[in-house]
Amino acid sequence: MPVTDVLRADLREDTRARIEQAALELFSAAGFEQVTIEEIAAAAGTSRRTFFRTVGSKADAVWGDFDGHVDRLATLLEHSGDDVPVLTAVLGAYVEVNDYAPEDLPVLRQRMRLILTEPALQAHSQLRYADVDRVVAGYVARRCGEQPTALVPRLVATATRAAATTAFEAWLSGAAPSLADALRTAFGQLAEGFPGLR
Amino acid sequence: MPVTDVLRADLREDTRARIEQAALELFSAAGFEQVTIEEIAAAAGTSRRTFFRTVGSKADAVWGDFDGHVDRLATLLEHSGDDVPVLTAVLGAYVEVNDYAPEDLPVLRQRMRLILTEPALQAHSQLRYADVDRVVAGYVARRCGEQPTALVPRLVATATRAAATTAFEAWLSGAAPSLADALRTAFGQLAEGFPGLR
DNA sequence: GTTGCCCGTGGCACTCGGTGCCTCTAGCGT
DNA sequence: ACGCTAGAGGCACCGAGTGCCACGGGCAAC
Repeated sequence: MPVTDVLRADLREDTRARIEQAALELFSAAGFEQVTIEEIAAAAGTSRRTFFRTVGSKADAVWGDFDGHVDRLATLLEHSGDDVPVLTAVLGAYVEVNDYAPEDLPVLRQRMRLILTEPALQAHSQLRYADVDRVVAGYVARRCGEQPTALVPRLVATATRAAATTAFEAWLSGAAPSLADALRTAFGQLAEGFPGLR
Repeated sequence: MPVTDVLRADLREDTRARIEQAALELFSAAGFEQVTIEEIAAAAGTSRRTFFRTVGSKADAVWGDFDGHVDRLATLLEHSGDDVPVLTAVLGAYVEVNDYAPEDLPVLRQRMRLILTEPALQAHSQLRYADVDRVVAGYVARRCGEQPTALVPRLVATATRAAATTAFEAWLSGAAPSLADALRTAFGQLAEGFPGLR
């Protein structure tokens, strides 16, 4: 790979970053539905056509590099020891993959606030979470010696992801001191089978 | 209310039924994205404009009267005794609200197959399920003496709904003999905190 | 019966998200 | 100077969804 390819890739990432930043600000200020692609492109100093080419869709402008996120989750699960309980491993992977640097937290808050409150983004999130679920279900299946499509692996995947989402909501609303803390609380409740409610 | 209102309401329900039936068949045959509103309207013997007026959106054509579904779930939870455990009550409500007559099962299968496999419908489902979650979270909060926005009520709502969705998948794939059976299995796993995985 | 009202319906025009196709241009190696 | 490549812009098009207006049939009051 010649040097030029790297430079050009950097250029594309630059425009991507500009677009995502502009989109995040405009969405937060005026609401997701109220902002048009044309306005985002103008704010990012580019064109409508380039917007779609670099970020794919309006919703994707909010998610950033979520595929990399999922890949990291998969790697973490792969490299977790078989001696640690399954639920603990999943919790650990969720905590570590969401261990953001303090300076990144404001942007994360902005992003998650949009995803959790804007209906269109809430709907789109299901598609992204499905990728996460597949990864987790695959891991649970491997640990249990079952098929990834069997009930328990799927259930663990969706239930833990539900716990993670709830933890995000709690963190966002200020009810939890930290994201890791909220995740541990939610997973704890889940793993105990909701004592007192049975 | 004069008799005419009832008759006219019936007329509107007739066109709604025609549209939903045509949409379900076309979607199942050719795929959700491949079918245009115009084609559905033509198959239902009506117009594009009437389609949007009666069913609201393309995705809503698949969901039928889901609001009534949610209302029934709320009523069932309201009338469940306080002596029965919370999770048991939620399971019971889910089982009862999904207790379809045998002749309705084929249509239900068709509907759920679309919702669980078509990406656009999968995304839209999140919005519908959010209504369910609000109802369940409200019930759990009342039983626990907590706020509906607190972590545990929200977590129970999303986790039980995840269990219900997984149960639907299992039923649809033929892995479970009946929907009620799949629901009981999934809720059982959830309430036990996934023994063997901790 | 005629008039006026209500309401389901259809048509039309418009916005906006998303895509395919073509072109331009800047940077590169030969 | 030449061609190649890839990011970028422009343009036309499709389809979902909406606002507005017009038509028509049933119904009630006069």
